Amino acid sequence: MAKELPKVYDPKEVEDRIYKMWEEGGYFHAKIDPSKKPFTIVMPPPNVTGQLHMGHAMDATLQDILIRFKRMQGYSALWMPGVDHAGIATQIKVEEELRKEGLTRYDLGREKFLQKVWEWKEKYGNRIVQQQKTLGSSCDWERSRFTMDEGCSAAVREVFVRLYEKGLIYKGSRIINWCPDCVTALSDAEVEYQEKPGHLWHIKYPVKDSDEFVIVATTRPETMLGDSGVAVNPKDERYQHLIGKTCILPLVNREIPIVADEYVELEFGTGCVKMTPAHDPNDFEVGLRHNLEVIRVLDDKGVVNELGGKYQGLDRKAARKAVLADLEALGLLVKTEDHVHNVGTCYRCHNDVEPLISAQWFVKMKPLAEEALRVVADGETKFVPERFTKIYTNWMENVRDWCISRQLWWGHQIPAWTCADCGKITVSRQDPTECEHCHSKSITRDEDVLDTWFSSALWPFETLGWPEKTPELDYFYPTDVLVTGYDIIFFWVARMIFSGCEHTGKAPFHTVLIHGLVRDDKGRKMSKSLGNGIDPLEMVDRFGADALRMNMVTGNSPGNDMRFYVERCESFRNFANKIWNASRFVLMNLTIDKPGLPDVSALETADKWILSKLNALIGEVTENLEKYELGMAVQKVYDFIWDQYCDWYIELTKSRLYGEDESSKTTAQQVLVYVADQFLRLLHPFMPFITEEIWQAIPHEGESLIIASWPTVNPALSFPQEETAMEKIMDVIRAVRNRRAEMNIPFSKKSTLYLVSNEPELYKSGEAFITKMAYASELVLTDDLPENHESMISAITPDAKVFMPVSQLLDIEKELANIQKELEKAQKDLGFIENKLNNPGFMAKAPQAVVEGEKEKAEKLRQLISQLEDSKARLEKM
RNA sequence: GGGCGCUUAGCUCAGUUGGUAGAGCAUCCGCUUGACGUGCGGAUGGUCAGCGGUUCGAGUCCGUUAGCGCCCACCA
Repeated sequence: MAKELPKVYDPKEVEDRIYKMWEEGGYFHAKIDPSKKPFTIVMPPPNVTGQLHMGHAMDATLQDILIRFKRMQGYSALWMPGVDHAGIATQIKVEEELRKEGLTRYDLGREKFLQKVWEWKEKYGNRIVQQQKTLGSSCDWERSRFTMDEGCSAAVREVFVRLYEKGLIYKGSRIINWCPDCVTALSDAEVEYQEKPGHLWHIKYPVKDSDEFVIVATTRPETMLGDSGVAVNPKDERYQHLIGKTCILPLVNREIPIVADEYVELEFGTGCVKMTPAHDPNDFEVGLRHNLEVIRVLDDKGVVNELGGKYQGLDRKAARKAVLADLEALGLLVKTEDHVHNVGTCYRCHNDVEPLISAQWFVKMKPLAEEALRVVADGETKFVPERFTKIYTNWMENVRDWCISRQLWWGHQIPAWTCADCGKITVSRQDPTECEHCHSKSITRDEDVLDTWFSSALWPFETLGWPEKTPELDYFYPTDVLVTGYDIIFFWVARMIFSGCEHTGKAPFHTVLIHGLVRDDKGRKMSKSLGNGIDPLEMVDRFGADALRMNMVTGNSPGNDMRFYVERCESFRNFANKIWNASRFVLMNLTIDKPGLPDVSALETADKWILSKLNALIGEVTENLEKYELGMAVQKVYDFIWDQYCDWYIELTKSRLYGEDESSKTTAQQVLVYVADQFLRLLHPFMPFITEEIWQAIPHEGESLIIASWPTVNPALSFPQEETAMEKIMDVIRAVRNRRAEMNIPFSKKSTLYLVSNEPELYKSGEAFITKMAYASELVLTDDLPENHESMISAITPDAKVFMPVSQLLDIEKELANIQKELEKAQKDLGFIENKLNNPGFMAKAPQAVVEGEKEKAEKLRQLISQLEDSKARLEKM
C-alpha cells in the first residue's frame, strides 16, 4: 500500500481541508457527558472589530494545546469562544467611519448610531473568528457568544441589580479619570502613567489685606481657575501666621482660604499647594476636610467653561498658555522649573487624562475583594507562574472603587431611572414604568453604559447560561484554566475572580496561566504606530499554522515576554517537513495495512530501544503538560522525533527493510508505524494539522487523531537492557564517525573495523548497524588487539575500541594533536573527580549512589587515558 | 517610594526537587549516505553579570551590588 507523497510538505494544501474535516466531524463540540470529566477554558473574547494579532496567536495556541491534550485524555473538553463588544474601541471605529461622511454620532442620534454599530458588528464581527480558525483553534463554535447578546445582557442586568440591591453599586460625585478626547470616564485600570518632561510653575497668590504673597507650585496652571484654597502643612513655621487668612486668586480675583493640612509636604516645592478640589483627587480630599468649594472649570471636552471667566472657550492647552502669559504680565509668575512627572494617559487614545469631579456609578470593591483574596490565598485559584499571585494580591488588597459608567452609547445601558419628581433612583430587572419611590411616571433612564469589562467579568459563567441554572453551567462550571497575558490581570482576571465568587459562590477557574507579550525582534512592543507588527496570518501563509504555533510555545519561559523571530517559524517549518519526510519514508516501505505491534519476542534491540525511549517520552511529556510546562513538553517531542526516530531509528531499520528477513522487515514496519502513531499523538496538540494529515495516511485505528486517545506509559514496553546495549552500539558508531570526520575521510572510503571489547556478542547484535552507519567494509569482532593495530586509526568509547587500517589517509601530526587534546581533557576530568573522591566531606556526606557513580566515571576515565596513551605511543612510532 | 523580572555560546533563549551547562539561528569542515539540501555527518564557541554566604558539591538556595526592563503608588 505504498503511497506517494510530495517531497515537500505544503501546509496550504492541508490546513483548510483538515480544519473542515474536524468541523464537519463535530469534534470541537463538547457535549455534556456524565461519563466524562469536563475540562473548560473560556477564551478571552477578542474585540468584534479586532484583527488577529500576535497576542491572539499566543493566547489561542496555549489554549488550543491544553484543550486538545485534555480532549485526547478523554475529557469533555470545552473551549468556549466569543467576541467582546469592546465599548470604546468599537464606538471610536464607527465614529471614524462616520467622520469620513462628515458626520458625528450626535448627528445621527443614539438610536440610529447604535443601529450603525450593529451593522458594523454584523459585517466585521465574524472576521476575527475566521482568522482564529486559520490557527487551528478547536473552539466549540456552536456555543460562541457575544458580550451583548441576549443572554449576556440579561446576566449583566442581573448582576447590576443584585449589586445595587446589596448596596455594592452606588452613584456618586467623585474625582474620576476623564478622557476629554474619548469624552468618557475611565476606571483607574484604564489609565496608563507615563513619565513626561513638564514644568513646575511657581505662582504668587497675594494675601488679602497684606503685602505678602504665598507662592504655590503647580504642573497644571490652568486648573488655578478652579482653585478654592491654598494649603500649607500645619507644622510649617514659615506659614503659621497665614493659616486662617485668605488670599486673592489672581486672574479670577476670588477670595480663597489658606488652610493647614497634613497632606502638604514640607520639603516639596514652596510648601504651599493650591487646592483645586474639582480637578485633583488629593485636593478633593483636602477640600472635604476643610469645606472648600468645588469649582469645576473644564467641561467634558477639556474646554474651559463659564466658571473660567475670560478663559471660557479655550481648550486646556490654550488655557494653560493664556493663564501663564497673563500671570507673567502681572509679574506673578516667579519661576519656571523643568520637572519630570508622571502623567496619566488614556489607554485607548493615549491623550492626557483629566482628573475631574463627575457623577458616576461605582462598584464598592472592599467587600468583594475579600473573597477574591481568600480563594487565591487558599490556593483554590492558582497563578502560573506563581509570582503573579503577588501582583494580583497586592492589587486586590489596595483596590479602590471601580468606576463602571461610561459616557458612550455602545454598550450595556445602565438599568437605572431617575425620577423627575422625587429625584430618587429606580434600578430594576424589568424596565420600570414608574418611580418605585413616589410612583411618578416622569422617570428617565440613565444615558450611560457600563464599562466593557463589567460584562467581561461575567464571561466564565454568563456564557454557560447564568443566571439560569442550565445543565451547561452545572457541568462545565467552574471552568478549569484561564489563559491570558499579564497585561490584563487587573482589567479582567481579577474582576472575573471576584465576580465569580460573588455571583456563583465559586472561583471561576482553578488555574490562571499567564503568558508574556510578543515583541518584535528588537524587543519592542508591536504597535500600529511603530508599524513593527508582524501579522500572524502572514506567518501562517508562509510557514503554516503549525510552525507559527510552535514558535509561540517554545523559546521562552512562562510569563516572560518573547521576541518574535521569523527565522524561528522557518526552522519549525523545516521540522514539519522533516516529519513529513520521515512519514513518507515509512509509507514508501510499508507492506502492512494495520497498526499494531508484534509479540515482544519478535522485537529486536533497536525496536526495544526506541520503544523504551518512547515510553519515557510519554511519561515526561504528559507530566510536563499537566504542569503547564508546554514549551518543555514539546521540546522533548521535537528532540525525540528528530534525534531518536529520524536520525537513528529510521537509519537502523533500513538494512532490515531492504533485507531478506521478512519477519524482521515486518517487525520494523510495525514498530515504525507504532512509534509514529504515538509521537503524532504527543505532537498533535502543538502541531495539529500536519499530525492529523500524516496520521490519516499511516495505518491507524479510529476516525481522527484529534479524538484519538492520549498515549500512556506501558511498562511492558520498557527495556532498560536493550536501551543500554543500543547506546553502546551507537557510541561506537559516533566514535568512528567523529574520528573519520576529524580526518576528513569521505563516506565513500570504507574500511575494515576491528572492534575490541569484552562484550563481542552485544556488538555482534548491532553488526548491521555498525557496518552501515560507521562505513565499514567489514566488521571484525575480537577480544584481543588486532595485529598491526599500532598503525591503525583508533576510535574509543567507554566500552570498546575500534581500529581502522587506513594509515595512508592519516595525517599523523593532526592525529597526535587530537589525541593529545583528548588526553588532556580526560586527565583534567579525572583530576576533578579524584579531588571529589579524595574529599572526606564528599565521601562521608554524598549519597552512596553518587559516590559509586563518581567512582565508575573515574574508572572509565582511567581506562580511556591508558588507551589514549597507547594510541599516542603507537603514532609516535610511526 | 514599593514590588517583580532579566543578566547563561556571536545572536535569541531553555535549563522545576543543588551532582563539572543545552537548543535554534549564525560560523567553520566534510557529504549527490536508496525519506528529507526545508537535508546528513562533524567542529568551534560559555570564569552561567560581580561579590559574599550555605553545602562534600551552586547556573540552580540565601544575602548583597551593578546594569537593563516592567508593574504598582504618586510630592502639588
